[in-house]
Amino acid sequence: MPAVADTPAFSPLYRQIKDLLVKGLQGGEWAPGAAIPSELELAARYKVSQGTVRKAIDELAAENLLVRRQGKGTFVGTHAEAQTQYRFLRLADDAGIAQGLTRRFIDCRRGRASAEVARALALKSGDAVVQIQRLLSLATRPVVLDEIWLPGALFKGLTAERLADYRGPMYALFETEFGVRMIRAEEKIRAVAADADSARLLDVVAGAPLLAVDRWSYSYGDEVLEWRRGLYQTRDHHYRNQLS
Amino acid sequence: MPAVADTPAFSPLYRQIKDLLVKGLQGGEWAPGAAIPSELELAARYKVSQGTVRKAIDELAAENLLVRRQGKGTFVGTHAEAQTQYRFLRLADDAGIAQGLTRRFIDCRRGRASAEVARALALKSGDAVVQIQRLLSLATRPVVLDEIWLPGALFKGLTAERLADYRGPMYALFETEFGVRMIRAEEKIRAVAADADSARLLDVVAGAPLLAVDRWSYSYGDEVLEWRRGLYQTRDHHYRNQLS
DNA sequence: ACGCATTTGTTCGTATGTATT
DNA sequence: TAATACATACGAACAAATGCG
Repeated sequence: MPAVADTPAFSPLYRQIKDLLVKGLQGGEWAPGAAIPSELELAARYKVSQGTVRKAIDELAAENLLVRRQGKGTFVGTHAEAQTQYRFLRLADDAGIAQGLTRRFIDCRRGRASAEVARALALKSGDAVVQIQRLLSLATRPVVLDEIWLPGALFKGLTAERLADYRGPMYALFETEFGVRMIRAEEKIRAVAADADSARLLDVVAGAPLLAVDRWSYSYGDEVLEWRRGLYQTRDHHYRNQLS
Repeated sequence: MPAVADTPAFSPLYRQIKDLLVKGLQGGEWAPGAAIPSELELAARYKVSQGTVRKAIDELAAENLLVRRQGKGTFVGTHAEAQTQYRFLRLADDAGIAQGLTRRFIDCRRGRASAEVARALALKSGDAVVQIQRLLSLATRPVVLDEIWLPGALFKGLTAERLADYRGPMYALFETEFGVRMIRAEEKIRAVAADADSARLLDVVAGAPLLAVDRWSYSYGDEVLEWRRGLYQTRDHHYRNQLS
């Protein structure tokens, strides 16, 4: 009559393998963009069949943590490659795909977390944080004004100059220079009226409606490593989303 | 030396099975919520192995066209069940999950497609359309004002009374009464200022910023069957999204 | 309450196809 | 051409969940 209580911790083999692979990624055993061992090697290492490894990798590939390439191998997901650059950015041009994205860093300073920022980043009030302001433009037109907060402890040496000098997405800089890998994000979107400063930078009139996109970015193990608030000008651009 | 030109139309067995299953769904062989034949039955019918059927169903389940239930069978996706109701609605309360969704139909009329509506629904200007206006409220507070256009030819007999009488999501009504199944949707979101009428209905001041959410809903085979524009009041609610 | 049949879920093994280098 | 890696396909067995008698 005691029964098995609840057996809270059962998981099939392939999921245990998946967890081991995530640990390998998290521990830095394989770098972003690098190949992980072949399915047969992993099967040998973990003493399971190739099919079980395959199922674990399938799930990781579906979550974009890994990318499979037939004939070549399986690679660690990254924000640095052309196909996957800006994969978190859902802004699209109303007309076509005519891009031409440019960035301008307005500010980058170190400070202490306010209560609000601390809550968002799972820190304590007063903990060190980095605050970045930047403007994204598409084809000469300013479209996104971002305010970004990062935990200071993980981003030692991040400066405005470093940001400005780097060619490529900010998330790629985070990967290569700070070992911080963003693998998923949650966004909350609302409509707000532009204040005077934002309006000036985004080239709209004060009070104009803007999207306010709050984003929490996570690394392995549901760890929040970034909070940002983006103000999107949607006069001739929009935020796109797929539902299913 | 002629070579195979390009072999534009090769697809693996499991994908051919997948296509056959979609044809069955599209042809109404299995109704929303009903069980499809077991994997072994399907394997026998199509003369392939169970594993091949399984892979086809896996993909369809990932797209929410089918739902697997261990020990019970595989079922056709629907908007009618508690778990999957309002699965296209991404609005969330800022605080918790405290829902309590109520609907009020403001208008439902038949008319002719304007050029804009015709383009959105892949119709010709002047084709018959149904236009619906409705208001969604969460816990007594109005939150979404929807304007919905449907192709008139497919929704004969849809009236304001029919809409008001039906208990359950509108997409469920479409499934059971009109044989129209929405399986995916695309949304384009921007920020706009509330006009006088919208402001009154949503209980905000005129000019208040609102989300304008344009949605195109598709049935099997990428067929557009609905266009709607929702105005979302985001004072104490937000549009949530997951990125990966 | 128990056992049985059904159905999906997991795991293994093997063989062959296709893409890459 | 050959070797390697992922992709497809088949077969088999057992586990777990469900529903029925």
